[in-house]
Amino acid sequence: MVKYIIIDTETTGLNIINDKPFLIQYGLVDENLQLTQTTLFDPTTDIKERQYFENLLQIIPTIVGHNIKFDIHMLINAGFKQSYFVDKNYIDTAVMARLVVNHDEQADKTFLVGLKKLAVRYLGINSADEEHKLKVELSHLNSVHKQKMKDHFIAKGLWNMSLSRTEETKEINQIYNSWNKYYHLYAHLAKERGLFLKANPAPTYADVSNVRAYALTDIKLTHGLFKLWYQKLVSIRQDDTLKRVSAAVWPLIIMERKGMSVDLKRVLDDRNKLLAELAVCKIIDPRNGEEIKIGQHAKLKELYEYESGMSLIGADKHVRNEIQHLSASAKIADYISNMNKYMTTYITGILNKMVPVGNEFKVFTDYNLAGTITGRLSGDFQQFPKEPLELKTGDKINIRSWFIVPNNDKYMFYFDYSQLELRLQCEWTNIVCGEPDLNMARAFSPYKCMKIGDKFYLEEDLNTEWKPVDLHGLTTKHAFPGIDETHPDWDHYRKLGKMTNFAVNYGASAPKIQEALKVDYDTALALVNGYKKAFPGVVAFKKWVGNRVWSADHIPNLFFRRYYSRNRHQLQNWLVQGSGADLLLLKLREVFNYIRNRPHWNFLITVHDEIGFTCTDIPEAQLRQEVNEIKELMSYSMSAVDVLADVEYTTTTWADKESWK
DNA sequence: AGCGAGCCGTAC
DNA sequence: GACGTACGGCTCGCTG
Repeated sequence: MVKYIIIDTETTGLNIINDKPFLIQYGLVDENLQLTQTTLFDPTTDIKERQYFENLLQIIPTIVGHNIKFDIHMLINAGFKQSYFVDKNYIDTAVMARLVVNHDEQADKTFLVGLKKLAVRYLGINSADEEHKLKVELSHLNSVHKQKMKDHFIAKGLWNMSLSRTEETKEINQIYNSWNKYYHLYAHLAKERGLFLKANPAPTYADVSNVRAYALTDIKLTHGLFKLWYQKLVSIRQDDTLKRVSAAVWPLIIMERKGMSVDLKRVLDDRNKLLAELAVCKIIDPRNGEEIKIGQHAKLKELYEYESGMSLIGADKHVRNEIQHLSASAKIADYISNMNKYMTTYITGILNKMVPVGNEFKVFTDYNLAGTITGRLSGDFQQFPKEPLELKTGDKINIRSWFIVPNNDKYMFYFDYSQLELRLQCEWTNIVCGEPDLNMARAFSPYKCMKIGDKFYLEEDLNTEWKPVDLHGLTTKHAFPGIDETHPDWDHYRKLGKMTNFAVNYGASAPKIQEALKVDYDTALALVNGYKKAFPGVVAFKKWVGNRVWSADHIPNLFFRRYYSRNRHQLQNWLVQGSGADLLLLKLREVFNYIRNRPHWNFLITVHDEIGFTCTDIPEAQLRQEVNEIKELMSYSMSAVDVLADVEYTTTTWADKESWK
């Protein structure tokens, strides 16, 4: 009897919306986890096979795959109905790896969750040769295509025939491989390049002759991992976590397919501003007049050392900041570095990803369900700068302003958990000590307070009214006795306390505090001790983790995802961060179940502690009610403090979001 | 030319 | 062991 279907696809590329599968492979697996059948077919031509597969999709409840979300996108792009996938069970073998493999082994940099890598490591199967052959052939097809493009320009009389061989190679590479970065240099080729690509699409794996010969290998590898790990996963009781991840698969797929709408004009305007400024800002070595590029760190370090007369540890922004007054190059490099980052990572990056959809331009990401040890989602939308970049011309480049409300929507909403990890840390102190850390708890709620009228008073001192504890101020006061809010430099001291709180929560000790805060060792030590006095519960938690790693082979997080590790230092963070990750996964499904019958709401984005939505223009009373209901759904009660979402919204751009009242 | 390590800068 | 988790771009050196 067929219990599972393993699915894999070969596609024209990696874009989850634009690309399509030219081969679909599947394997059928029975209740004993035996692979009973493997099949591959072309969904556009093998109609009988396609119908058979479509029938299987409807009757088999569990889909297995390696990075299964991607293959579901491809099935949708091939025309299979979305309704087949909404309530399926998903077993992703990459996620299984994260749940089953010892976590100290995973922390090793050589551990990767790619199918081929896992197959080598855990199945002893090396299919590198097969993959290599495919890559070589595609690479060859691309070279031919590139040459053909150059020939096209030559035929049209647009190519500069006096270039040296080196210059020629550089130019055609820029035009062919990095067009979005360099197109401003080749305006005369833009039209013909577009026409050429339309008539001669770039080759894809669909054009590689021997794909079919190797296509079933991945099904066998995926089955191998599934069979190897499934019983173990159940026996170590990670199956509930697998189900939690599985339930988030469909919500993430529809979020990914919504994409983010881009204001292309604004992106291009900002690109022009940056180009103009970059053209007049150069780092020139005064000794020889040669230009050094911002990425040439070794050369820059040497130049900074020459100019400052100091021995430096690197060439990053901290180093530059130290020597700005001594090195003119460091000062200009600071400015260029910012602009370069925006230009390469964000502008070129977004142009590379952008696809026209109707009369909009959109970018799509895919969230990686197996990208982290802790269980966090990862993805490339997690790092858009919050603060605008100010140019010397007075212009401001604000990346979040490029992302606008989609055409048919009216709002973008952002439900953001407030101080998520601190609240989870507080819950851990309660689990470990039997009661929460008093100061932490009272930062978020009137814990152990008595309500008199509509005010709260501390149980141990009914004359003192409760107000939320200032966590950063508390560390500061313990570190610097005698200094409080009345001190003229309070803001400065509190900043040190705040930085210490974050660093110590991540596991920092005095030497790193000293380095990061640029204070002397005694001050760093005082700050760390200030933290310890302020939050004795957290100190107890760290100690508990240290004991537990030797008294048991694993520690479960607040949602019972287990970490098999003896690394106290990393675990203290994994237990907090991973609990946040699991809460988010859980809530993604709960909120999906709420909006699935309210199609005016759509998922837009998620970044570790927030979920973004779009909403169409619905009556205000209904909107207010539903926002409250989503907020309520997202909240999570714990013993002493709750996790709550703040709500922000915009009707224009991401950069302009404001509090929802 | 392709690839990987190392550096840098951004997010939570 | 000693500041956690990520991603993307660039340069440089190695390889064939």
